[in-house]
Amino acid sequence: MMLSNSSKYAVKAVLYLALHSNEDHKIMVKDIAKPINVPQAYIAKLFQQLVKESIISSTRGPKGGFYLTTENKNQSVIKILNIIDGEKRLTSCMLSLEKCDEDKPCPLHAILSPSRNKIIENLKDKTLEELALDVKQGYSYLPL
Amino acid sequence: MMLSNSSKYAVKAVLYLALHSNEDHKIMVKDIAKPINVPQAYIAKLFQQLVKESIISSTRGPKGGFYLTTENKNQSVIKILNIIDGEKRLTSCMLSLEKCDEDKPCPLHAILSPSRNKIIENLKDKTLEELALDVKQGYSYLPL
DNA sequence: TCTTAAATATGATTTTTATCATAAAATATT
DNA sequence: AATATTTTATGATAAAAATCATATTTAAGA
Repeated sequence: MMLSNSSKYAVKAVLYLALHSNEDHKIMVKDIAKPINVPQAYIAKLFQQLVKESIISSTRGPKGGFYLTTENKNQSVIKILNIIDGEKRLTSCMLSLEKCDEDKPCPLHAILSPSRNKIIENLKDKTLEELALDVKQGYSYLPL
Repeated sequence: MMLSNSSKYAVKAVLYLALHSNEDHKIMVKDIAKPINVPQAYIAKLFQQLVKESIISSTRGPKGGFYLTTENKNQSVIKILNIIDGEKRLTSCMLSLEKCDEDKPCPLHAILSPSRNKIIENLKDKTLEELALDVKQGYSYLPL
């Protein structure tokens, strides 16, 4: 799909934090791995990048773990994708032509571009908070 | 993106055939490689799969090469993608959740699914002929 | 201040995807 | 029939992505 494995994992793991953590209740990476079905060491590595970019928060040592602040929760999902996959993954030409834009579109541009732009727009608009709320309210589902 | 490198190459190469070949004018793989900027041996391998699935046609020996029959040209682009990437690449859950459908959607389903379905629909509807015509008429562009 | 429990940093390994190479089979031309 | 030219089949190599492992740093609590 248009998301790498890594960014899928990252989204799942961050949403898990959005649902189950806060400043007073941090979660260790080993306790996330099983419920979302992603290798523990893999999550650990992804989380490091996300902490560095201030998408998620962490404290180390005993009683430490990962969590989301209110500020964290108000960020757009697309940030996760851009950090893990790079911005180009979502925006580059579908045939990988160097020059492909409205002026000089590739043969698939007209077919795919409007829908893809819509996807990007939707991803930009949606915050982690909102996605988590959907799950809480039973409009969508996380595990497995 | 949602297309692998391989299927991008395949689409480019097949469109090149659609534009420049017919039963009476076959094209050798070595003459396709340069103009579309794809390694020759790579095209050769992709074309083998496409011949086997009757997306494109070929004859070997002197004066041989690859070409598209009228029948070939009336096929949908999506066939290329499905053969090279497998059907799941376009249709599977964006978070790779096993169970993700309208009944039990993943958190990204509502945001992404409609646009993606539109993309799939558009790809199904579009024939190679039609795409080639766009290029011929200057509505879209192929090389590089 | 010592011990323990967590993240962090780094890098090694495995798997997948992309790329390259070559010998065999088929066909047109002489 | 022989030769040259092209696809076909197969597999080898290289690069990238995914996964695993481990030593270091930080913070809490005794």
